[in-house]
Amino acid sequence: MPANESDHAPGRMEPKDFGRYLRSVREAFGYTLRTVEEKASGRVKNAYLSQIENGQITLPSPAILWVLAEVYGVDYGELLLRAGHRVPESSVATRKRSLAGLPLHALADLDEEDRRELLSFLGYLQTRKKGI
Amino acid sequence: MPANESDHAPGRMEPKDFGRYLRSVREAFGYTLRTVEEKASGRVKNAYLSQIENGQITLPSPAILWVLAEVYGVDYGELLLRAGHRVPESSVATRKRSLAGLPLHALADLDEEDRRELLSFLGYLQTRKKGI
DNA sequence: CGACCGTGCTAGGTCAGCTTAGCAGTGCTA
DNA sequence: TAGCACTGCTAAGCTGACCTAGCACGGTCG
Repeated sequence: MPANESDHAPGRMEPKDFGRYLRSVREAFGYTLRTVEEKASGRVKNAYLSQIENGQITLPSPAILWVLAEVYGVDYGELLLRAGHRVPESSVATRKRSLAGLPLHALADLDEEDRRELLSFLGYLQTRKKGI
Repeated sequence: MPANESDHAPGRMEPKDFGRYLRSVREAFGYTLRTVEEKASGRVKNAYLSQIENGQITLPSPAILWVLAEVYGVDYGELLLRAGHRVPESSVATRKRSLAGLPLHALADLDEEDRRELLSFLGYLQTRKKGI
């Protein structure tokens, strides 16, 4: 059951900020819009991702965020939160101890340059997140 | 990040079953459709709740489920799961230890008759849930 | 230059969640 | 019986997520 105010999307971003965030992630990986579409096996269209990144979509569905979390290797609950969805309380508590949902496992699959970019983006993340 | 198959909405019901489930909860509390609408301060319309309960809505949004969780005093993540939404992994793990998301705290606010109805519904829940 | 690509992006349409308005049935009271 | 109140429900429309198709721009290579 909804318990207290801390359940209320504490890490929520405005659609524009969430779009910028997503764009940063994508560029950190050096992916193009169509690359993402391809890696997602078409479950996310490049045109739609463009709209999200430009803040034209106020609240993308959990289904879409799930796919993006998979492609980028970031925490799904983290994405839900940042996009503005309500997230189960227990999940929030757990995520607080999880390095802000950074794409840890994905680090292993990157070459050196990508890794550097990713780490610099890590800094961006850390300054951005406030209440998470 | 999406980890494994166990993340994939393990407790998902078909829309019809989810509707039956929601109707059972509502009737256990002795609420009418309009009662729920009122208790939700209009955030859920009685007509729409009717559609959900009759399985005409394939996937109600997290926002709506949040309100229903609040009104019925059931676990929000549990509702997400049963409705068919993806739920963050950590949340799933936690909920497994939570008595299937029963409205525990709400029990205190009920009179004796309501409590009996609720408990009989508890039995219904236990037989229904399979993999949660 | 000119023909290709690959990039991000937008216009337009489809679809489903959600709302508004209102109907049919039931029961109660005068 | 008439009339009112309350129940669940449905028809029709709105809105926004999401898709398809295709445009505009910036390389690159002949």
